[in-house]
Amino acid sequence: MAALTRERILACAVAMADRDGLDAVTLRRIAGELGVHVTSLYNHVPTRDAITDGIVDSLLDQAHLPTTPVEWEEWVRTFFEGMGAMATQHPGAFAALSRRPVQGAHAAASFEVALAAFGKAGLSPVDSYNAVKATALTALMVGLEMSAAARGEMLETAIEDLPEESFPQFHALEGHDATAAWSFTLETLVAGLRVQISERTAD
Amino acid sequence: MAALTRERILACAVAMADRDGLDAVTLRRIAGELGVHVTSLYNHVPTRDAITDGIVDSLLDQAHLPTTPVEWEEWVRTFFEGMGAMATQHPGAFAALSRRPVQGAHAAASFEVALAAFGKAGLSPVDSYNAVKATALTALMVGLEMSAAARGEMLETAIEDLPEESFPQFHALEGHDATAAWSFTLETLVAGLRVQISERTAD
DNA sequence: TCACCATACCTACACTGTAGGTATGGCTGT
DNA sequence: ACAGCCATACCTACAGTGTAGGTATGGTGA
Repeated sequence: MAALTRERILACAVAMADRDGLDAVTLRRIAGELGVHVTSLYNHVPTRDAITDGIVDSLLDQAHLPTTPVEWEEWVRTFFEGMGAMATQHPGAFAALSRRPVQGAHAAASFEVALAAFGKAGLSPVDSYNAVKATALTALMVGLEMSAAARGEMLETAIEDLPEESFPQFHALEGHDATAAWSFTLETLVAGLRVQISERTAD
Repeated sequence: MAALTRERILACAVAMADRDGLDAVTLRRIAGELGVHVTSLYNHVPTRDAITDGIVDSLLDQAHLPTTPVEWEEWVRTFFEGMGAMATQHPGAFAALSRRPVQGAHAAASFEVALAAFGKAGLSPVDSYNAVKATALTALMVGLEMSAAARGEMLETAIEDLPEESFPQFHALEGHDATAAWSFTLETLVAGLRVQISERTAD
């Protein structure tokens, strides 16, 4: 049996989150799955929250976020692509991104090139930061929604439960294609950012 | 002393979440604050998660989301305004919106008029749905970020911790105005939706 | 060979949500 | 006015949570 290590703990936690949901990830269950006592985990991980942080870092690592200089639009699309891939590959673990602050080298490195890209397009540093933040938050949220849908949970109202006479618009779209929201949101964001760039560089 | 009731429990939970954070909201602490035994809460609330759901519903109620027919752009702005007000008034409780599915009459009623508004602007039912979802998710995420900032937590990387030589772009904006991100994101969304509407109705 | 030190373990504690069973107080029907 | 009931508040108890403190042990460097 391989030695107990931080990587093995994190990998187990990610797998468990994807299988049973993030709330089901518990120190005792991890320990049990690794054939080890609970407190042994503390030799490699300082606290429970650190495991969630580790999951976040692990996902951001796998996401292959763009870190080389690119055009802003390409950055936005690549960023979305990476986050979307994580949301579908790790539907359970993805929720960790919304519970713990997104920090660490991976995110910062990608944001750094994004700031440069938006700056080169003509945005001020503050506006560049706003654009990056808008992109990151949007990708995160849509990813959360996708991963929740992949787990069968609904982040929103179940259409069937609404009385049809009061909610005709809702019932007009029963059985819609949920994945389309992803690209719609991406295109809306890109279009919006394009407008912002052209407006704020006109001065 | 007033009678124990669902409303009193929820009000206490909201206040406690704003004061001490959502994770600090516990059945025993609520009971203690109301001068009541833990299990007495179960006479009014079926489960712990139901309290979080109640917080969600309570916030959406107070948000005064638009429910009367309006132009799509006005709906988007009013929706943002309402969510933003909640995020600042209830920085702790706001996080509940991301942990439990957003459902209930308040959200559904507002989404219904929004679907109609986007439909009247020329979008297909599915695209209207996508537009509504994009707006709701964006407002939710930015609100989460605002409420987290209001509690002093950072959802993102602390700039100071980054080595300046590797991250010049980050350090260029130290001490930026964080609240500007809110309106930047809103304007980006509105501009993007405007483009989508004009493109998808041109056919 | 000896010492050390990292690692895995054990016990224990203060919490969490929740189930099952019990008293009581006030309202309703007669 | 009295009987009955039912909602409500309570008590005890349980399985499960993260985590602190102390202990054995095995492999490594001197």
